[in-house]
Amino acid sequence: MKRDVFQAIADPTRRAILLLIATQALTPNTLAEEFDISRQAVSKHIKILNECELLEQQKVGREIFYQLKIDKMKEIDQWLEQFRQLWEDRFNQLDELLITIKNKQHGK
Amino acid sequence: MKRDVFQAIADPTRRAILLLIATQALTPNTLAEEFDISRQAVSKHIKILNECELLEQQKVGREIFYQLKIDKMKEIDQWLEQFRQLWEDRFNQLDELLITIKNKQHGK
DNA sequence: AATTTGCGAAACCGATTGGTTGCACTTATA
DNA sequence: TATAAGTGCAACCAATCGGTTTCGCAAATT
Repeated sequence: MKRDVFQAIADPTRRAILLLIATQALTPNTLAEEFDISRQAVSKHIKILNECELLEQQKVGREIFYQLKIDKMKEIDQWLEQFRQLWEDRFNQLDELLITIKNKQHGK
Repeated sequence: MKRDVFQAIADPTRRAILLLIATQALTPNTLAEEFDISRQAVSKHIKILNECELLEQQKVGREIFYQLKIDKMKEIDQWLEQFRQLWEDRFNQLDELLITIKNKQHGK
């Protein structure tokens, strides 16, 4: 099945998983303890994240440690880039407005 | 129905709509011309985007112009912020490595 | 006044989602 | 060697998704 990273982060459980494995590698069992769903349900989420190339895995004995592979997350950032100019522009406009109204310096 | 911005951007058609209305206000009919789906299908997407507070609307006669309200998009950016440090760290590590290996400047 | 246009809402539909349970396979442990 | 532990996969299920068609209503046009 063809999925993309936007679909991957659409589910709140998957977003939570991504946060948990961002800085440490965890096994499905360990992850499942963090949620109110079965170990198999977590495995299905892992499978989806894996298909989106968001995971690195390392097998140690019968355990499999999953960790976030950060690269694909940049795709979200790149997509946002198209809009970032908009809110920065708006911020700059506000900034100029403030400068115009009060013509003295302030902390920010 | 309770939806969030991550669900809003999960669908490719909705992402395309968001881009189209980022810099100009458009009507559902105009938007529908851009896609191979019915005007009503576009309206359903608009409804979802509206529930996520991603839209501003202005009624002109019998037409309704929709435009992107940028604020909620920042939520995605804020969520990404949690991970941004990770790939910046990795970039910095790579940067230092390059500096260590070759101690002269190069074009990139 | 009658008709056309633009829109949202509702009913319907097949496909997908996110969960479950059960099972099979591999690896450790008794 | 038998048993337990860790995992992935498949079958199943109710709910949701993304599309359609039909309809009703308000605003413009004839």
